[in-house]
Amino acid sequence: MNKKQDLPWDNPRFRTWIAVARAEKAIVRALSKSLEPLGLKIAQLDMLMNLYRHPGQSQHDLARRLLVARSNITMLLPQMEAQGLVRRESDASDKRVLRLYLTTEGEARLMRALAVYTQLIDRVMAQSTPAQCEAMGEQMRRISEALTEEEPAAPVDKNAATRPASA
Amino acid sequence: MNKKQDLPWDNPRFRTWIAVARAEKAIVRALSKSLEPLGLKIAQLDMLMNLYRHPGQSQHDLARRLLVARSNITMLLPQMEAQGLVRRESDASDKRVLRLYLTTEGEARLMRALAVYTQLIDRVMAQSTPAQCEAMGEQMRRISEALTEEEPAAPVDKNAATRPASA
DNA sequence: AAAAAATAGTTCAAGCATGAACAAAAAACA
DNA sequence: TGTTTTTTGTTCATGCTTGAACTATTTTTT
Repeated sequence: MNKKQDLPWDNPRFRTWIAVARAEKAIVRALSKSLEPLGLKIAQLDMLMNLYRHPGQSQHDLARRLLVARSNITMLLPQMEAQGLVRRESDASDKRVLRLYLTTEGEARLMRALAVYTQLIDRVMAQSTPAQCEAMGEQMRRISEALTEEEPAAPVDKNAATRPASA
Repeated sequence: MNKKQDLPWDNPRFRTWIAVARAEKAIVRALSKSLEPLGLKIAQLDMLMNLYRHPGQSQHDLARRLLVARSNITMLLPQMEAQGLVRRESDASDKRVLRLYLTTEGEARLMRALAVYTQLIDRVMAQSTPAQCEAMGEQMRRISEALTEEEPAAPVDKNAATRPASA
């Protein structure tokens, strides 16, 4: 059914994807290590970044933006609160939601982490010219769009509202 | 210390990285879903692919190639054996190592999975021209190289041989 | 207004990945 | 040869992430 020639290892597009996956993994690995001295995990940094840009977010919103399960937020937040990075305030007009805010300490920690983060990414992306880099970003954004546009259509659309959108 | 202008969201290279990370996550998500009907997880497919290309590998080699911990292989293998996809043979000349082989069923399953995999990647990469795609692959490979070249140098080099190389 | 459906957050059990500590075997070394 | 060091694979405890089931609240429907 499948000839040798059909094997993905000879497929340029496939090889590109493998390269993307490997590079992503390497960057995540490096970032993890760089963040360690700051006492932050990547997931935590993602939360801080999101809260910085969207203060007062509900946990549900945050989960959707981070593409993680709602329960994940619930499990992670206590650590962040214990570290004094994040503050939870219950919404007066809707007693179900908890609104999330960075503390001063949280913002300070975020800034330190971002310095590390940016430095790593700058170094990594310096492997390409600015134009190449920009082109790559464009392609990646098109890929994300292509994948998220079709997803809401396919399923039987039962509990479609519950499933977190992939974007 | 950090002016607004220094924030990474305005940094083109940083934005490119964010796009890469998001696209990678979206692809992994889509691939997971596509593989579900075949009864395979991505980690398992990775193993099958590696065993196809390097039959008779030791668990240690496989772990290094997949960039995962040795214990991970130990934990995952029993499932694969139970599914009849992989066979373990103890090496006669070195009683420590177990050599891994795909079974006929494992190879058949792999081929079916690869068809799904390739189809997804082809569709996703069709967002770029072949030339763009090739360029992206090149950049990603450079990034991986840049990150793995420096790693073995930095650490105090204690247990340096134990730590799995990032490539 | 009462009933039904949807939504926000939590809890819990499960799967997966990891590093540390370990046993057996092999290799290096004296 | 006998001792020490490496290497292979395993076990175990830990942490992250998830989906399902649950509670409380809000919105929609009738």
